[in-house]
Amino acid sequence: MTQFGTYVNTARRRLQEHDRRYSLRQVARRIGVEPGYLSKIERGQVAPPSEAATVRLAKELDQDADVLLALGGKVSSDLQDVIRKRPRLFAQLIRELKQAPDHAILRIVREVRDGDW
Amino acid sequence: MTQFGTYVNTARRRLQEHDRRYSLRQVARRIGVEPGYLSKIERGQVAPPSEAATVRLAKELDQDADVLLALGGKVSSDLQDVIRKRPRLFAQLIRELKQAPDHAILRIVREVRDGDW
DNA sequence: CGTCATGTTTCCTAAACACTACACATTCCC
DNA sequence: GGGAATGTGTAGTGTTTAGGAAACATGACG
Repeated sequence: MTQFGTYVNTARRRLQEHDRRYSLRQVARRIGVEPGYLSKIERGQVAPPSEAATVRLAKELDQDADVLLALGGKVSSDLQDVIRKRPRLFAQLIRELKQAPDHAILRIVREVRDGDW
Repeated sequence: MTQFGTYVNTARRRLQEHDRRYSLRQVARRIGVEPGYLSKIERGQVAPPSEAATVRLAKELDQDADVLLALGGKVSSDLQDVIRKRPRLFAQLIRELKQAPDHAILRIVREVRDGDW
């Protein structure tokens, strides 16, 4: 349930070992939340923070924002925007890809990036 | 701003012309909300309803749920679930497809459906 | 030893979300 | 013309979200 907190705590402590600027308090200050709040987040005492705070936290801890958002039960709003602009199309695509293996999706990504349409 | 309300009102009134079971009150009753609430929704006096209510409304009015959700500023939670399970992969894919033309996405949908991986 | 920084605990809250309750005026229609 | 049904207006409610404030206990260390 609190994958999020553990993940953040682990990532932060890993950085803290080599650099004491990664104390809970200092990280909290840099991402703009109260230490008490970050403490509760790390121990899963409260729900994961807002999208904005999650993204700042991910950057601070050098983690992938989409992954951290996912752990927080969220999907980046810029992705949602893309879907909301063409809902039928993207809904169909995503549902189709639900069971596709990773490599198939990666292949598509590459195809699209190499612009072969 | 209130695309949603207009869309619902239009769809409902179109049905109501031929079938008086599609009065605001009866539709409200069938989808399980108060008439006053649906009235305000249709006139954009309140924000679009929850995901669940939106889906019931779409079904009732024979509309595409993903489209109606999009008008309400939402993305179906089952799509979000798919993304949240493989955030990196889907984030990459969707951002890549952001600017792709419709036909290119449709082609991918077809390719995937015809299971050629 | 003192003080500085660290992590934690308790209590509180402002705003947003998702509605309900119910009275009211109007229109349908038999 | 009178009851039933329709749409609307006003007010208020419970819940969730996303935190802040401040005090507390613990340890580091110069």
